[in-house]
Amino acid sequence: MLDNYDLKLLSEIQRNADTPQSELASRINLSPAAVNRRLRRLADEGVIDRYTAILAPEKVGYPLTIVSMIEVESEQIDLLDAMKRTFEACPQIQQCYYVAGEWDFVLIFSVRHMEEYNDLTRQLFFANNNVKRFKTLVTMSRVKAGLDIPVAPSA
Amino acid sequence: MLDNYDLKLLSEIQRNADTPQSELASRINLSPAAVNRRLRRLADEGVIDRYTAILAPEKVGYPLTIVSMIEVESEQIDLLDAMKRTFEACPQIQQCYYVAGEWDFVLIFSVRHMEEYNDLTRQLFFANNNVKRFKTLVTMSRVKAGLDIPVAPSA
DNA sequence: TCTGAAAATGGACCTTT
DNA sequence: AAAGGTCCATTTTCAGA
Repeated sequence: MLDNYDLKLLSEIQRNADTPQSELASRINLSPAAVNRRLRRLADEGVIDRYTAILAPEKVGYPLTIVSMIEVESEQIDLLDAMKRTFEACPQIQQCYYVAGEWDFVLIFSVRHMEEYNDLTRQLFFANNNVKRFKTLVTMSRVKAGLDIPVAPSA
Repeated sequence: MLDNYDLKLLSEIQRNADTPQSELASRINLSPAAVNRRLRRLADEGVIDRYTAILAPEKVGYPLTIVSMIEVESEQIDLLDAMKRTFEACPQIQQCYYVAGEWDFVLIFSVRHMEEYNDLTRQLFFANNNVKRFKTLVTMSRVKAGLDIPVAPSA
């Protein structure tokens, strides 16, 4: 379904989505038109979910990244769904994973300052009966942050 | 430093970096040229870190997202730096946070299957003397995954 | 794959605050 | 000076042959 040209293309546009198609074309040895068709196809098929700009959090006033983990009281499906919807709707929550293991949810927050996080814990955790306990890990350094997938073309 | 035009612009291009500058211009009531200048400035200043394509992990053969947490043996600076460099270099690690709290590192992996993760734990964790213990949380559902920062323009 | 039209980008230059 | 607007050249995209 995805051939090596696709994989190389995906790899390139993950690194930099601003690269002109003509430049991509010469890098992977294909004509610009072929690159254009492939990119359109990959977007149509949903392989490319979306194009986005990644901002530097500190430069836009969101210097604090926080990881928190939640254990729920009940795994009843409608309770879980309600929680998922709430987390999804919260703009300071960048990522939310429903996981198996010692915890049930892992959340990544991007906030302006501790107080903002504190307020959010009140709204999202303390006010929610289904949150049994949670733990907060404050990030001291974002060693690596991206959503890149290692789509290396096979040799 | 960043005015409301900048914030609106950043908000738009986080949602969709493919929007033509002319379209952005009409949305925020500015000329296309002004938008062009601002985008360039924001990129030059590093406010915009980079443009990227976000892929659908399942569609490129990486259906498994795993969160792991590590406690280190020693927080000696050169040992930590070595670990950071190792994690940074590992393509399956999307994100690495150095945190304060019960754990020292939080990692987000994107892998093809459990075996791949298993191999990585051997290389990265078991083979490293400075890893005291680690915990694995396997994602059942990626409720929300992005790096968007809620740069809402002030009213 | 090639060619060309349409669209988008980005510079030059002038005007406003 | 700093930033906006208009206009125009160049580059890029993208469809038809």
